[in-house]
Amino acid sequence: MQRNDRHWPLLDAFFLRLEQHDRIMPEERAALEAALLPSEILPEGSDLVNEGDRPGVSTLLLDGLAFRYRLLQNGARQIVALHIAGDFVDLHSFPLKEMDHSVGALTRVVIAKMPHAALIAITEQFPHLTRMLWLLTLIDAAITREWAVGLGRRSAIVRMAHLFCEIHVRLEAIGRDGNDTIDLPITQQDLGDMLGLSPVHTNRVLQELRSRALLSWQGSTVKLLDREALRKLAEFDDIYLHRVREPR
Amino acid sequence: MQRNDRHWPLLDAFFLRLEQHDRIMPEERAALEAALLPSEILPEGSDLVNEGDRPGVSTLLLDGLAFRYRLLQNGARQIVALHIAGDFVDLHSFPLKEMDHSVGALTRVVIAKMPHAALIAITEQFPHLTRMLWLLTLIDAAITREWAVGLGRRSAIVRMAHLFCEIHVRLEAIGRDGNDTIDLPITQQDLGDMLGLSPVHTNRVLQELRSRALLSWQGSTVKLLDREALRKLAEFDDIYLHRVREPR
DNA sequence: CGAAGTCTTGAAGAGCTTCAATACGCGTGG
DNA sequence: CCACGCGTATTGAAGCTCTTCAAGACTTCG
Repeated sequence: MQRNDRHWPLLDAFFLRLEQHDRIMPEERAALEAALLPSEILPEGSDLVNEGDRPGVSTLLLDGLAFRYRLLQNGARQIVALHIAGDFVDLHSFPLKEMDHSVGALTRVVIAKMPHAALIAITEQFPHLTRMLWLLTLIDAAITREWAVGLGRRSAIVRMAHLFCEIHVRLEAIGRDGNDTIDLPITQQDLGDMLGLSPVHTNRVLQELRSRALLSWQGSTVKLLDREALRKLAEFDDIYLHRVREPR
Repeated sequence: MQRNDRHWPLLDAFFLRLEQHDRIMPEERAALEAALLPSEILPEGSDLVNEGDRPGVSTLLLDGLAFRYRLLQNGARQIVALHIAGDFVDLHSFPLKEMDHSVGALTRVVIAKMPHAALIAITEQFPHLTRMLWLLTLIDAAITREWAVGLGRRSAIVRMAHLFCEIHVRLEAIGRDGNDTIDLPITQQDLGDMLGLSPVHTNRVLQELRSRALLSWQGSTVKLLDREALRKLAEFDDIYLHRVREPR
């Protein structure tokens, strides 16, 4: 992918997301495009950043799935965020500097890095764009909050239903939902590590959702068979995704 | 408290926190002080903001304890953040606009509000200060992440030990730790709602910490009797609080 | 076709919740 | 100053959710 393209198709998901929250001016878009390094491809299973790293760049996910996670001493893994195309995976490392968790590629991913020096320049020249980037990190935080609510107070099945609703809405937002069908090439183990569940119980909860005819999962294709029932079960309310276009 | 004071003692905790992460210039400090409205006092139990609100101001906590929480349909409450003096409790509502959770006063609190219009001006005139405010919201997010890790993958006792370690470090950072003693005027119910536990189990886990001579709690006084043992039990590592003074 | 990873199932048990009752502590009014 | 009352803390007991261990089946891929 070339830097000097007038239009950078891989960035569509990213700008689609931004435009959902507020209007982006052409010069802001240009500033972002100019700040990005040429895209790279990383294989499934590789880590984009590790706990303790001080990256110096932030990573924009252009395609594929990535996740942020922590490993505990007993080997347990908790996934604290799932990222899809258009997500600025570790933009928070720009103010934070040091990573307090790792980011891994759940699938083959296409990424583009943005040097923190370029981000500093953006904060100096584009206040509104700065607020928009700030916003993106805060929506990530809102999602983590929602996960924490689920982990603390929702049962496994409700939590899982909620997660599928969330993923569906987020994919929809970047134009990647196909008729209540989502492409989710992850293992049940990965799913369990997002939900704070053992692989065995993850499997059983999944079966319960299937037997209630709310969901099917074959290969990497998840179908929400009854979206409304799923939302009701999950008490899903997408307010925390802040998908409102307004001046920020 | 008067706006035109040269020195605003109630802001000490806030500036202490900021200075821990990077150097703050006098004009940045002045800009913050000028942006704040006169302080207010709210009684214990009152809500500072509610889910669904669109505040128009962000609230700086000058004294007391506040918490962010969500209520579920079955009446369950999950507390997703605990805030102490010096915390910019709902600074995230500046880019987010709409609250996706509520903020309550755990004790009598002293607060000062900052209009979002003033925050916009700060983003236009003080890029570095903007990054510092951004940083504060991201540290809150890092804490939520840590809580999510605990809720998903740590046992109740480890989670509780971890929380006490965290509160201690955070109070220390604003000069409010008294010799491994922290003033925590909250109920076991509140504690349970942070840890995702029932009141009964919260009580039993607390007793276990007491019987292991790691902690005492009488009235509102919590003593960390063996801080090192507590940290070891919790696998506590304060990296996620990002208490490093460096250019941001 | 074999091997490695993933999914599925059964069974036992740990961790936590729920319900219910009792004890404690603190502020208020008599 | 004491008694009362209400919120909070504590205890016991039963049961549910989820984990762990272990084995077998399925899938995918070299």
